Amino acid sequence: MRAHAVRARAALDNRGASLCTGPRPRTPGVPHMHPYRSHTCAALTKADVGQTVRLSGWVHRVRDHGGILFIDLRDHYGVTQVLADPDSPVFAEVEKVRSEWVIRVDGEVKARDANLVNPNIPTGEIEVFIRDMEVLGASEELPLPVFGEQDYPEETRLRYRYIDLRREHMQRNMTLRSDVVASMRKRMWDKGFREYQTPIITASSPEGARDFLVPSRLHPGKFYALPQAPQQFKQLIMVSGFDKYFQIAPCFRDEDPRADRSPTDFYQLDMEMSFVTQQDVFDTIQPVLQGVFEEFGEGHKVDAEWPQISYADAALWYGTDKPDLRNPIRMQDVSEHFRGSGFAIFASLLEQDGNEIRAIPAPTGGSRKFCDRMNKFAQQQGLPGMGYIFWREAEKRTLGTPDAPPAPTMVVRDAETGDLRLETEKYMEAAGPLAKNIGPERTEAIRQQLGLGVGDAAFFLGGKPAAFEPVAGRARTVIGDELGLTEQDRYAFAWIVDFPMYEKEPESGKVDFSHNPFSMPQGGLEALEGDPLQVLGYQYDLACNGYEIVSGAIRNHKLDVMLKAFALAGYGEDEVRKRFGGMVNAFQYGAPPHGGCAAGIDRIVMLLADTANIREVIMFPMNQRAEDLMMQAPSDPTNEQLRELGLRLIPRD
RNA sequence: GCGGUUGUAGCUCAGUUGGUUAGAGUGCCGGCCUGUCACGCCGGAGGUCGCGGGUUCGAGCCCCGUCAACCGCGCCA
Repeated sequence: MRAHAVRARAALDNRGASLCTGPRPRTPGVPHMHPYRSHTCAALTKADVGQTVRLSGWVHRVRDHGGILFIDLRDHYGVTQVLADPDSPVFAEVEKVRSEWVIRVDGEVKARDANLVNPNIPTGEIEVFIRDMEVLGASEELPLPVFGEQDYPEETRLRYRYIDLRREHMQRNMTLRSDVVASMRKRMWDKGFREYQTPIITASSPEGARDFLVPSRLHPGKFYALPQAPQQFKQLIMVSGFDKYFQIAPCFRDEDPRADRSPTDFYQLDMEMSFVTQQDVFDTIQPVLQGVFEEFGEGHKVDAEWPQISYADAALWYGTDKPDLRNPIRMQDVSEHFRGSGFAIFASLLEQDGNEIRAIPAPTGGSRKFCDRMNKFAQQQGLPGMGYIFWREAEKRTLGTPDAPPAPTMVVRDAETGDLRLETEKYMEAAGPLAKNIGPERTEAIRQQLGLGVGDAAFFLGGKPAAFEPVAGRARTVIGDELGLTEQDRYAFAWIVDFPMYEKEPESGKVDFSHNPFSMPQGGLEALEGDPLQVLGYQYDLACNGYEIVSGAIRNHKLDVMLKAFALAGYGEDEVRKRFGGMVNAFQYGAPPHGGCAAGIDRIVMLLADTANIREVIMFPMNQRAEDLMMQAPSDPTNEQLRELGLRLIPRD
């Protein structure tokens, strides 16, 4: 069991006795007994032997031996074995209980014989002999069992989430999440931050995703929006002079889901601070997150060095802006080796401006089988393929032809015996169709640039970097995983910095914000006079093990710079004032320089819980179609509701 | 919206080249069992093989369509 869970349970054990102040029970011979329990199911030890106790919990497992009947009784804190035999006055009733019934038992704590002790549970040295039993909540046949750790269809798990959540690993994930949030709060307070709440029903916010709209009854035809993040509010809190803000904030975005992305809503550790530089934000949040990972990381190595990598370098080296630095592979530009080479596909690609050839070095990947598999992977990902070279050891052949037998041509002195002997001369051979096409000199130059040797391989992708980078990034991940290069049991972080402020939409050619429009452009107003696509922002993400877990920026608090920045993306002053009037107005009345970031709590807990599915760390998540199968949301409104809101539904075909 | 994978008992799964009555484990019901802790043993019930259509003498298996779930793409800076 995870250490934090053990601590949490230990701290909570025995609370049961004072949990409830309900009516006093009438139990003969047991005065002042709590109606439900005197102890939790994790509390009893050898020290309690001889006591009469009362336990309540779920029937975890029944083992019926006819004459003797064992029940593992489970609550949030643990499991206690209770038993009955025909001497028990309630034996007949105990025989009837089934899995997941909630029962209360009274009984006597007995020590187990040494050979009957169960070392797997903390209460394994004792058991409770049942003298009385009450069924508090019977259960029908279960749609999924609680006992055991078998996988079940997620649809069933979500529909019966309250049963699924009883299972040990879900209890563990949820207490982990709660403890992580508590730790974050404490660490932020310790750094002088206070937590402030911001509105949930508010105006549309500028994050870029779709809003959830909430119709207004008092203003028919108008809509509130749920905040995609408290972005504008936290900036206004800075303008209001609070200096340091944080919040465990719900965020609402109408996005399509992914394994690591919850549709509808998710939580962020949102923070903002005044009079700071980008580095100040890093220096503030790193100890908080590093501390959380160290506290809950279960002995995984937690990197203390968080390198700062520019967005451009990240794209070149890793093919993504959320690189997994546990994977040591770094891609490189190898265009020069292919320019005018005998490999016509790449050579002609390079005649077009903006095209590049990049290499993914694959140490220890030097086999035809592996290279072919990776080439196939690239094809599955929609590329024509991935050229490769691999280097192997070959033996000199007497006649210089591949079919000739190896010939011993080298005299070697044995290091131990000092004897002389003949050996076959070995040399390094570059294999693969690419090597043949470009010739030995270029091949060798590539090998040296990539620092590879015998047993290694390199893969090559060509074209427009923006087109192949995503696939290259995925290939890098697969290569790292398959070759065992990616270190496990480690959390590796990287700040990705210097994001471009703008990007060109591929279809329309229109320049638009590539990140948060409220970020401060590097170089200020002056920088905005030039080519927008060259402007970088004080904008940053934190990547951990291939996931984006933090995003933030130094904000643009200067109105003139902001209006210019929006103008470049095609938004006039009127539109800016209309959409973000609250904040724009505020900046006219003394806005401090400020910046901050937001950390994705669900993803952080997901990493700590060692799962790739974000729904494993959310108590009541939506399914892949943004439906709540348990609560049956979304659902049809009543006609009365629609009338009151002044809405009419248009049927979709 | 697009692509991939999957869909067989309440649950987890097997099911050969298309061939007789579709199986196992688990759960459920009944019986036996006084030291189990994944208890054991015997018996029983439980199936629209996701749905629809087609090919065939014959379809869980092949073909077409469709629905659902998950994973990915688009989307999410």
